[in-house]
Amino acid sequence: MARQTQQRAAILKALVAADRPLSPGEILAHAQRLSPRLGIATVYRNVRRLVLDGELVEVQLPGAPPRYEVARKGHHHHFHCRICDRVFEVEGCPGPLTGLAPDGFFVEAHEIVLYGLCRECAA
Amino acid sequence: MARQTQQRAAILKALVAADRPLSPGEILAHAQRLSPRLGIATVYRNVRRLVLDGELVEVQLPGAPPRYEVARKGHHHHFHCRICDRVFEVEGCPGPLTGLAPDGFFVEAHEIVLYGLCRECAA
DNA sequence: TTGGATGCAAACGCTTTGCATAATT
DNA sequence: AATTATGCAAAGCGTTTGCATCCAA
Repeated sequence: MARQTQQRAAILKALVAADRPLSPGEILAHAQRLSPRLGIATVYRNVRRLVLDGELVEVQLPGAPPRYEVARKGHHHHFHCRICDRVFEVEGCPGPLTGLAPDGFFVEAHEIVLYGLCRECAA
Repeated sequence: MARQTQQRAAILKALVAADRPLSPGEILAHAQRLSPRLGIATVYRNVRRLVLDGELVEVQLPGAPPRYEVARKGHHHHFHCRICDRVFEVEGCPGPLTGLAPDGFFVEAHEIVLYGLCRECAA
């Protein structure tokens, strides 16, 4: 288990409390409430290590800056609400999609992003 | 129809010849073969206008800088080679994927990105 | 001749890194 | 005491913008 410094703890705590993916800037703002002297470089360094440690997962969406969320298990995809800009996990998957690639291409992974209205914004 | 300057023509020609989405840097490199004095600022300015004119389409992939491709008709997706970092269009689509979203969510669109090795890098 | 297009360089925003200091073991 | 973490500032990197110049109608 990696050593738990004060700043690393504040960063993790902020992400757990937010319960949604946060950008580095958002992490800084949230975690500074717990640890005011925290700097942005420390956020980047700790986030990188937390991802390597498997405690955080990087959430990359097209055209959006990377966000980070507490790691969960299982293959899943994302739904991006165009109104509230929140991102939700969606379960299920249409399959490995290897058939879509041209001949000679080797598919190792895939990413699917759904766009539309989340439950609240559709109401 | 928008006026066709030499640089704008070179940029479009490079994209047509490449037949795959190119990043601004790639566009610069390709188009400079046709027009050596071309600068990166001109690439950005022309690409922005070409997108507004509907001649180019911006291709946003997770965690990657935006790329641009010649506007075509028809729904398609992309393949991102993890070795050479090039992006290719792939035809076909598993469907509207509306069934993946949770109840109450309204799916308007989707994006699929395949990752792996392109034909050359797989060889 | 006049307005738009271009190249260059500086500005910008986000991320990373160098380095001296502080914290942790 | 030795090692690792941190803050600050500077450096990178891709993109945008200011400005003088060039080109085209």
